[in-house]
Amino acid sequence: MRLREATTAEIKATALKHMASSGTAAISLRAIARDMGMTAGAIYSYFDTRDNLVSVLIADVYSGLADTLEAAIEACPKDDAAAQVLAFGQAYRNWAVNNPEEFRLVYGDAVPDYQPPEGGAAAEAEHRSCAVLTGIVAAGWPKAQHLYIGSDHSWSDFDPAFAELIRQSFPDLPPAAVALSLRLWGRMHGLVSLEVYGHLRPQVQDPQKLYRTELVDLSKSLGHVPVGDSPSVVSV
Amino acid sequence: MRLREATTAEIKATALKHMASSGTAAISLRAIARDMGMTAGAIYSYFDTRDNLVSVLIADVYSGLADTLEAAIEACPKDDAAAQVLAFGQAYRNWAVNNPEEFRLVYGDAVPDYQPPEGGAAAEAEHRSCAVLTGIVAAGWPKAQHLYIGSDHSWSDFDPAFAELIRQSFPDLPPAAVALSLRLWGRMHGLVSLEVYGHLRPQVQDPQKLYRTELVDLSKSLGHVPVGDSPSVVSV
DNA sequence: TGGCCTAATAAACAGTGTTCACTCTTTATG
DNA sequence: CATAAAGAGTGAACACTGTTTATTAGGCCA
Repeated sequence: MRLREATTAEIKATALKHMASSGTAAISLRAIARDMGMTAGAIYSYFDTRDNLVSVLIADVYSGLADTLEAAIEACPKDDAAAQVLAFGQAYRNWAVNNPEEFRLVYGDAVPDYQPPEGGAAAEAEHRSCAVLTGIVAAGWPKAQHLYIGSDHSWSDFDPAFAELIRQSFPDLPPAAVALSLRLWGRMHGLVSLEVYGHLRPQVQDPQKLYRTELVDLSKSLGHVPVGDSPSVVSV
Repeated sequence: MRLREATTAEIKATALKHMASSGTAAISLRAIARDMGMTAGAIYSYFDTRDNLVSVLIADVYSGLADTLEAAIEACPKDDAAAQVLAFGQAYRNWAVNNPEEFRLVYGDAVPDYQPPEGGAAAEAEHRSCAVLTGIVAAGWPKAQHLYIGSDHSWSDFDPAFAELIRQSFPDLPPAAVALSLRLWGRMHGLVSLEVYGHLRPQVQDPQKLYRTELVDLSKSLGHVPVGDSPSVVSV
């Protein structure tokens, strides 16, 4: 039935609308139903439970983030890992700052009592995002690997399924590179999540500038040597 | 009244107990009161509102974290910035991993509809934690400053009150060093918050190892040159 | 004893997720 | 054409939440 899909989509859209305007905690079945001219109980023919709806929302939003990230590096030269990591980093922060509630939904636990299921659809989007970053590291690895000759990381450090997935896409990539890509993710996520959750504003006037400094320093992890001494060469 | 203080403390303790066992969303006035053999309404003679109670809890917990961090670097040689930053980083992660609900309370927005007040008691603990990290950077700055000669950071990048506070404690420290300390905080926070929120486990078998690698790399930002090539020299 | 303050209560209000018996409409089949 | 089946939605109920308010019990002091 087309109508069923349409209603499902409308429920999700309404939920996201409420979330964007009133915060993640405002995802209330009753409020959604009221907004749509229905009853709360009616939603249960589309989603088993509220957590189920939230799970689907998280998967959708996360998938949208993955799209954004993929699109961001798509516009970069394929062999310029430094440009790619800068683009990725900027896209990550821009998305988070412009969609703070979505960010909280995906990376926080804003929804009361919600417990994420094992390996849901969200896991797929997470793997996609990770893969994008790993692709960047893979592109820059020839120039970067000399920085990690002493690394003691091995494939057993990672989840077997994840490691297998990575090795399929990038057969020649060593575990040290995978560790690097996860660390890069962590570095970006740190400043961004501090900012989104309001822990940077009290101290920093311009979080973007601080973040840009971090990104430039971060690009050095890929063997990139910035032209000139000033980070102002970075296009934002 | 002594009795009043005791009851206030018991309310806070009960709230923290519930939070630790059933998550941050379980901070329910009714549940707390039930546990204490009172009525929910009675709590309102001790705390104006639930958000008020949460604010006090956050301040307490954050203050405890600051104590932990201060104690961690207290045990380090005063002039060894690298050892200090490693100790700080390990203490930060250990605290977060061992007290995930406290971490979520302070750095997330786990409590539904809670809005943090401007410059509450939590801000003081945040400044304390920042100051600890800035102290580490200050200790290592003589050996590290050559890495940041091209920095274009200025005092105007920071909040005036925060900048003034820093300059009182560390008169000779340039703004680039303050930016560095905030970035170090961000780097630690990134991997830790990803881990606490469950975004690392699906990919990484041993988050601690990844984090240690990051810490070692991070100590290089302070001009530290690790002995040997292996990060195994780091005492955990 | 009378007055006062404080702590605590019970009941109410509006909101939440969830379930369930029931209705109405549409669709397909004998 | 008539009848059965399935789909979609309702409205009332249950147990829970934070919060407010009127009211009561107990201690303290003059």
